[in-house]
Amino acid sequence: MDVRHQILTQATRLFAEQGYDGTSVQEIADAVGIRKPSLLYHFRSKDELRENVLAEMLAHWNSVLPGLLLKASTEERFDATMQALTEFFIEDPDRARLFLRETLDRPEQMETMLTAFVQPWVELLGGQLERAKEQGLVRADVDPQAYAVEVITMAVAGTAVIDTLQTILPDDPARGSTRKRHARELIRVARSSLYTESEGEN
Amino acid sequence: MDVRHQILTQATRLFAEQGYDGTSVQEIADAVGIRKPSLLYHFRSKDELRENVLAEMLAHWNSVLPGLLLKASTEERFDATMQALTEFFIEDPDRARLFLRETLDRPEQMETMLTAFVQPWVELLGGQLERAKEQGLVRADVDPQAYAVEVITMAVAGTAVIDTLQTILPDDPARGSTRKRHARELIRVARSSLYTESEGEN
DNA sequence: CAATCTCTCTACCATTTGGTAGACAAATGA
DNA sequence: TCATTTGTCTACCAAATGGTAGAGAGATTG
Repeated sequence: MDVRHQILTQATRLFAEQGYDGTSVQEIADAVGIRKPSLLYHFRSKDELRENVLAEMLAHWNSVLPGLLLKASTEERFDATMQALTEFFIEDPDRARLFLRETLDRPEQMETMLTAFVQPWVELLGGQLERAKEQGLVRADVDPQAYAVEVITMAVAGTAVIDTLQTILPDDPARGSTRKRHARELIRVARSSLYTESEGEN
Repeated sequence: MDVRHQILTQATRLFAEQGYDGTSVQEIADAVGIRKPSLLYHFRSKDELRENVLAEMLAHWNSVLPGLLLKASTEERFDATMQALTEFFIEDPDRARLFLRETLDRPEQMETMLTAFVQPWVELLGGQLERAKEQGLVRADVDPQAYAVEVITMAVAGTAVIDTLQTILPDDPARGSTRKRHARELIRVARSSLYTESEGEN
């Protein structure tokens, strides 16, 4: 049972780093310290391994999400979700890279996954923002669903590539580490482009 | 000479769609309608082909960029650059996908490329924003370089995956096509999170 | 015309790929 | 105790991979 988990861990890491096609079963087996047929005893094919890696990540995220939607106010809910979203990926950038790679490699499969897991939530959030707009809390020119998509993209992709992009962020000790700066600016951009001026400040 | 260009075109398409490792030389040759050794006559290895594909894209971008920096005002320059950036990728999403994949697959190589091509410009733009901040045109809490990175990420990654993510954007004829909505919201988010309220509206 | 150059081809090659067969040892359970 | 299950291994396999050798057709040039 422990071996199975080790395989998943190493596969996640290698798929995220080198992609599915760029990683051989042999390589994963080596990383775990077993022979290839031993690995294929636990997962009948490379493809089945991939599916399990993905399922594991999704399960993790699914255990966090429901709680977020129970928050009281729009703003509280938004902040909590943004926080959780960025933390989930920043905590382990491999997740972001894997997610991004799967979206590029298997768009159709990702579409069904997104429809099942993300779309209902975007629609819910979209409706709430629509109502907040009427109350003047949220800017009038926001396209709620499109906004949600932009923010998710920024969070996922930003985290996936931030370590590479840090080259173009000249060191500025006063502002903290590159990752911190990324996380802070991401949230600032998301907030300040959403709320009307009177609400966005604090 | 025409064949060479056809190879580059098909390779760009296939690398963007399936990734470098997910695309065989055979497949590219088939797409062009020649045999594998004929392809390898024009490009001595798969790797050399990859480099040329990348160089071609970079050349295209480099021919556009210099003009943008000659714009008069900060705001004009910013708008023109954002426009060009989004257009460049939206015009052909394969460029965005290719760029993203290379960043994931070969981060070190991408770092040197970014240092050479993108970093000077980010630094320049950063300085300008810093000055605009002092004049009160730009929000006080902006981290200029980090902001630039976020916006670039959003533009590139957003365009790369928008066709997949459209599933979670329920059709809304009043707002136009998915790509249009993405482009519009991207620019809105970028602008409204940058300028102080008095400047950002028009 | 003869020689060279450009380009495409067929035929091949070593290596790596995902995957299988089946032997064997240790644990498990009746 | 004996049979079965669980898990790991060695030895293999067919197919696909990136790449090479070298023949030959067509155009170019001395």
